[in-house]
Amino acid sequence: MPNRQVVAKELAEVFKLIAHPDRIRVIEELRVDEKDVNTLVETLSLPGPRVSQHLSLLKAHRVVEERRDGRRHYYRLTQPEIAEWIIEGLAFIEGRLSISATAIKSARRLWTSEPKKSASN
Amino acid sequence: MPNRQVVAKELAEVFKLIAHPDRIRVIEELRVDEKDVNTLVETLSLPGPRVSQHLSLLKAHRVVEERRDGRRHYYRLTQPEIAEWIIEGLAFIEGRLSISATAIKSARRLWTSEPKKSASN
DNA sequence: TTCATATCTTCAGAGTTTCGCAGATATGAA
DNA sequence: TTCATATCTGCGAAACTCTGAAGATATGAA
Repeated sequence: MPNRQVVAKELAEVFKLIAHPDRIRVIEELRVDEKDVNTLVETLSLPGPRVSQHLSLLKAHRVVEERRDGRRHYYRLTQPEIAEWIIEGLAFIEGRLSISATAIKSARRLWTSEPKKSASN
Repeated sequence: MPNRQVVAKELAEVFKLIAHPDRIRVIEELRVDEKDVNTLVETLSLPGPRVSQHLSLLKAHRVVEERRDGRRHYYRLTQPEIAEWIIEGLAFIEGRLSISATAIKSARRLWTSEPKKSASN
């Protein structure tokens, strides 16, 4: 298979991997530093198994790495720049009917700000 | 639904939209200038209906715009920067087992070079 | 006008993949 | 062992993809 097709296929895998609201929120949560699963579960208000599944998928694709400390599993981004890259994608949803400009602005602000103590995801 | 969830959901839509090898190749083909459907079909070696379906999906999400001239339908990127943004995603597939560094380099070169006469997609 | 051709789109179906949930399982601390 | 944390498995529902056939529309010839 030609190079370009291979690369397009792999790129598509990356997009597919990220193409889930929960996983996007997980990645943005990990933008600044590592977090354990339970923290993510509470911050994102999602069922434990679901967060765990998302994390293991992200781990399988080397988007996140795991570190264990006692009973806690901490996850961090392998390449933190991916969080910024995702945010850049916001440029392509502005001007949609279903979403307000202020919603985007507030999300962008939150996801690009310095670490804050639980600024409600 | 909280803003951030809405934004994450919309962002996920964008990723899902791009998460297909054919559509990535279509977008990269349109990076420099508009093309008609038949040109895309031939350059990408894909069945007509498939290209057409991809294009109508991209159009529905305002990623591309259509212009008709006689029996030909020309498509162009609504926001050409999206092509560059996708290429930036290449940074996150380097170092994969299933793909060689040279394949990525050659794809990156092709997709970021000046217009070339049919440099085989 | 009528017909044929070229270009592109839409439809209908079958096949595949992904998702979300629930219950069971594994691991570590005390 | 017991509790809390985290992961795994299996299933039904929904979404996505692909293909071939049929439908639209524009052009040009007869």
